[in-house]
Amino acid sequence: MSNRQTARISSRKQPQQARSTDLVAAILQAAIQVLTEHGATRFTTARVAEKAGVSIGSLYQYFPNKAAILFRLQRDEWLHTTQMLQRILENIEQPPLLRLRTLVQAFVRSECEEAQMRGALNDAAPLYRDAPEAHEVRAAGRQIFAAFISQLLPEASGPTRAAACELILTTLSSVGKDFSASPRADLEITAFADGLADMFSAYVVALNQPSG
Amino acid sequence: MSNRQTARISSRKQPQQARSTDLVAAILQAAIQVLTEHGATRFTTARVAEKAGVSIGSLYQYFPNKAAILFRLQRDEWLHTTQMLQRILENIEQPPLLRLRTLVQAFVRSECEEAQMRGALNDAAPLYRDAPEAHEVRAAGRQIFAAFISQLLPEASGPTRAAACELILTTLSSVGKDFSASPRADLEITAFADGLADMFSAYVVALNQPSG
Amino acid sequence: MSNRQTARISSRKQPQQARSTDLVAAILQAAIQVLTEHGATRFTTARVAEKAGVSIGSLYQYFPNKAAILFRLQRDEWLHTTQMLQRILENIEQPPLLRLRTLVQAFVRSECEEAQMRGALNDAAPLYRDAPEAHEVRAAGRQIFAAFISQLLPEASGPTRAAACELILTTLSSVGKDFSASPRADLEITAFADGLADMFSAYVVALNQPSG
Amino acid sequence: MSNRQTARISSRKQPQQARSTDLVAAILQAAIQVLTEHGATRFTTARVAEKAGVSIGSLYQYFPNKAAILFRLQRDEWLHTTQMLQRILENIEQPPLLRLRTLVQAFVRSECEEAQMRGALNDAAPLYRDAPEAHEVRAAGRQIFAAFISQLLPEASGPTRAAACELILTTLSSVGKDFSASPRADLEITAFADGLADMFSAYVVALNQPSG
DNA sequence: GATGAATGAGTATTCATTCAT
DNA sequence: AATGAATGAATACTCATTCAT
Repeated sequence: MSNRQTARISSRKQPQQARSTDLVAAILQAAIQVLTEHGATRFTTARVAEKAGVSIGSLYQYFPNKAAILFRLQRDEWLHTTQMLQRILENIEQPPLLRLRTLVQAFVRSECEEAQMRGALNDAAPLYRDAPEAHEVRAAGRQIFAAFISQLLPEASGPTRAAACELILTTLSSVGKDFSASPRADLEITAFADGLADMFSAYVVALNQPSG
Repeated sequence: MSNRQTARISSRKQPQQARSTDLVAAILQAAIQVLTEHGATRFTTARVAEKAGVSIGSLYQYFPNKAAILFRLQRDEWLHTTQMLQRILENIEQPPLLRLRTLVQAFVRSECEEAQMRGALNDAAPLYRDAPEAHEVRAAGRQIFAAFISQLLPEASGPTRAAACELILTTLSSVGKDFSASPRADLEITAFADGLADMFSAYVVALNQPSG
Repeated sequence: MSNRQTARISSRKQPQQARSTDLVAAILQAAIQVLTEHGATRFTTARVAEKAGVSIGSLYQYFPNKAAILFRLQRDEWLHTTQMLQRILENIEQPPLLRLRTLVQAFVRSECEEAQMRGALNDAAPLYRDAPEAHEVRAAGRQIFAAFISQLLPEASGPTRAAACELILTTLSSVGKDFSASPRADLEITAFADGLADMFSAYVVALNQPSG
Repeated sequence: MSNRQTARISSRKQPQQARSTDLVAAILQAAIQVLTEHGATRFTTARVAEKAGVSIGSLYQYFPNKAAILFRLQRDEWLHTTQMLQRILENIEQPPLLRLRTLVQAFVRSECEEAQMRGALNDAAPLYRDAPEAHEVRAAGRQIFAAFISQLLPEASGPTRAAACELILTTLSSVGKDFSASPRADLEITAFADGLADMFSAYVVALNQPSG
């Protein structure tokens, strides 16, 4: 087992000046394009730098290595998704089960956007996946959903809640990723997400009715 | 969108003699080791040939390219899994819902075996996944499960059944893949699979009770 | 100057049995096809053997190496061409200048037949060209033409005749080879060969009129 | 007919700085040496890079592939030859027929220089000859000679001129290439070139005397 | 004689990263 | 800070030829 090298992946420097921020943004934007147009295997630092109109040297000034760019892309996706989930889950005007349904729809739909790029990003996962920073971001999302689970399963025990949280969250992200790997029509997305929500709902309802 | 090239992947020659079969087996066994020990990115034909104690020329006598080796590995996994599912689903002495539970347990457990290798094989998916042969193998597994769904949802309409089939199958394979990506303790596997089975069961039961 | 290896190229054995002759013929026929369809760089012994329906081992029983096959092909072309030239040049009913014209037409036309294969054979020339056997075959053709030159230039001195012989022969073969490298329409061939014959004729006539 | 692939061959970057120009020159010089010493089949990018004292990565920074190096070499030869022809043909103080003779002498002599390298370059022709850039360079040379033909054949019709132009040019280049394939003594070169010039002269003179 | 499995040196090309300017 | 030239290890795949059966 000599595989899986883990390298520094956090940004080499905090871009404090406007110029720096622009540069980083340009690089990330270029990275998205390269990923979309060329796929994961053709994703090279040279191509990203060129598309960004930046020298390779500059690229390496802001990202310690290729993996860092990919990781940053993925992290931004996670952040974006987490914020979306938070907005939906905090909307206490809707009953919990409806919020769950809304969330599933929004999530699946969001995964299917930029499917080309997301697919390539997934293909490149081996390069950035094992970064320690990855866990922190995931944990944040988990926190939010755990809080929501308490509202979904008001009567359940701690372990039950934890298990349900893990199950639903894992299912949502795994299935979302795989489903969006193929191009999907709009109606198809809605139908699939609805089915998924049905499944989650049935599960939650069942958990709330201690076997009888 | 100039990415994603698809190449021929079928075996270069049918191993008809015992020696050939042995060689193919040795290569595949070596491939598993290389995948396990070095990961997908360090999976090279040279390493496989060396580990198999075979010249690289011989390797290419039996596999047209690197992707073919990986595809063959994946195909064998699929075949193995499909056979397992078939055995479980055909056991009509158990009621359908119980069979579903047994299946989920067996599947998740099986996915967690050789997790290291399976993970690496997944990482290498971009290399073989677009091969036309891949679809055929998947379709066979789908057939079997579709037949079983009829027993699970005796009263449901065709479209409902199809949707449920797709949903459960996608969920099972996606979640199984992701769950097995991390090393898991035995109890943890059982618990997770049970939760997954609970979820499927609740969904199926709900579908069988046309909500009033 | 460590380039240009010269290897044994003559047939390993004289095929005395009918079976052997058939095999050699089959291999040569297959070689022509491979050359035509795949070009010089894709001309491999394996492909030739397969197309000939013969094992590689058998192929090597009759040809010591790849170059020998190519050389044999070239030699057969030369023999064929030489015979054709001989037939034309020996036809003493035609006046010499007319025979020269007939010859040029026939030669250019013949070069343009199977242009695809001849082009590939030329591309492969580095492989067989330096074989000592090559010179013998060329010498035979030269003999025949030298005899004809005496009829063309009855009054010229020996050195003059030799020079004219070399010049016309070199020109004919070089130009024929190059001209046939591109695909040519029938009329184009006739026109070009006629021009070439005009040039030779003018030259011969001039040589026969000691500058005045 | 699945042979003959054509690839991009133009320089990967314009050498604008002195250092770059030096590098390109070093690579080309090394390429000439490799071609001369090892021949076309042993002409490898690695050998060129090593002989040039340059990393193979650098080589590929200036030439997109092996064919580009060869093409560049050939192009430089063509350019050099074309300039030489132009200087000779533009010298209107000499009568046209004399200029033709001078040109033939200069051309044949020039072809015999660096014969070893030129031969190897010809052997490698399949690698670069189908590049679209090749046609442009040849066309330029043709233009120059076509203009000269008008002076050689002042009374001839357009088609006659065109045919003569093609015939002489084809003959000159084909014969020059083949003649220089063998090592030649100085006197031998002069004699052969003189014979060739005689032939062209006789042909031109004949064309200018509309036969009665 | 015939077979065809086995060999392994050889080749073109890519790409992450560094560092002198 | 910025540049981009330079590096060279790494990799997939081919093919002439041999030789054990």
